[in-house]
Amino acid sequence: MTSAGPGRPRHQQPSRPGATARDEILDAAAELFTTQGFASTSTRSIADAVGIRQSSLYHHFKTKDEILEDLLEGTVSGGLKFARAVAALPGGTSETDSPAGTRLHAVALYDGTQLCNARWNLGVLYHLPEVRSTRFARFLADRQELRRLYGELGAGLSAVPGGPDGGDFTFRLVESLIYLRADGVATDDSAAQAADAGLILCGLGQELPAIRAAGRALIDRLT
Amino acid sequence: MTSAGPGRPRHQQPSRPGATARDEILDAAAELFTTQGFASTSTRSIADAVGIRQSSLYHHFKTKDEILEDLLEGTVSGGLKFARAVAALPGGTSETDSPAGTRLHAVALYDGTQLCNARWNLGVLYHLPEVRSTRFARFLADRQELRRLYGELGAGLSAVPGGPDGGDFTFRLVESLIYLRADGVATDDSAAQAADAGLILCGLGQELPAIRAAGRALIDRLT
DNA sequence: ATTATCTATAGATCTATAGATAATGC
DNA sequence: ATTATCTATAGATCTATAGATAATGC
Repeated sequence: MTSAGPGRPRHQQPSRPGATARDEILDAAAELFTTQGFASTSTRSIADAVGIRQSSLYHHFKTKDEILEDLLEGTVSGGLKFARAVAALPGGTSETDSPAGTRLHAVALYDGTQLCNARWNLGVLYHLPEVRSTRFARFLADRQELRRLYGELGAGLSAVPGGPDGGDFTFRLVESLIYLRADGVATDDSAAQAADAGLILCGLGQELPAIRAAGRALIDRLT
Repeated sequence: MTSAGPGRPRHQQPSRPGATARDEILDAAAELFTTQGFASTSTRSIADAVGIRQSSLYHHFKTKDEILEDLLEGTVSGGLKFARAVAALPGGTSETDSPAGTRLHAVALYDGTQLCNARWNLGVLYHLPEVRSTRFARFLADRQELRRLYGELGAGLSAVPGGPDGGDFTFRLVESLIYLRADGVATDDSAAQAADAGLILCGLGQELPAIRAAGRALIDRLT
């Protein structure tokens, strides 16, 4: 029998994914932050969505900022881990190596697919002015490292000599998936098309069919 | 002699650009919304920045939302007007006509330059969840029309058959300037490079030198 | 009479802390 | 003893309105 008085742990079925109360809070916060905005979402509304009291949130998180910090970190950690692994591979052109174009395509596809398929479109929170604070230094550093890895993989690749830097444009095209999704016009193809577009800007449009296959193989190998 | 009591119009030098009190309020709000966030900016802090009392704002704007509405509308109206003018031009290939590639380049360069050089980087507010409300219908409709015009100008242009849609990718690359600027890595070239990248994705990389010149001429002719 | 400002305030929040209560695990 | 919840609340906001005051323009 379940009692409902003070101090009793909740024994109800969680209405949210997540093994722990902490995960339920994160999921509820992600939904509210992305649909109503960070500053407009009160700690009370997060607690209501989880089915606990407002003050109980503070057992799991020190501040409201800390919830956002956790969520943002989660959006970048997977892609960064993959990009690091890819960047550490030998980059030559022999049979066992992966040339830069292939590696860039794999990173873009992996990263873009994550952004498109994540349960909540948390990327819309990346550019909140609040996030520039030192509190979010780790997220910001991770995102910057990811950007740098794109630049490294695309180094020297450009469709026109002295023209747009293919690596950074690929990063930007992948992140534009966030806004495509926010505008409700993302499709199943969007991530693949963004990765392709990045490679075209690297001057590798001719080799795309081969790069696509090799890039997918790389993802399969590393995940 | 200036008196400082109640009811007296301010006779001080305005510390902000703008001929009217309304313009000063808009400028202060733009600064605060972009540097501290919309929901985190109180009407009091806007008023303080202008040098009036909090309640005096409500003489000029019915609500705080109305301030944001005005600001957002201002970021898209110029580019939309230009894109409409360009889209209305004859689109053939004779000497007096402007082919689609040239027109798309001109729109992207004009629009991107505005985003890069505007006094405040208001584009970071485009994807606030708050902005999805019906209150902002006009801004949303204008931005959508602008996106559609990019698609129209890029119709049928793609670097690879069946590949990425060049028009919409150009729109996305131009809007990515907002986030480049927010990240502090925009340069004087950024808008021109975004326009170039859009044309490359349209499969017009070979013709870029000619298109750049024709696009700039088109801007000069229409502005 | 209209415009632009002010003072004062209603009424509704909001975040975070203090301290009580009870279940769990040693 | 530790963990997770609760009630209660301090203290600080926040937006928008009401109504007074004075300058300006007819």
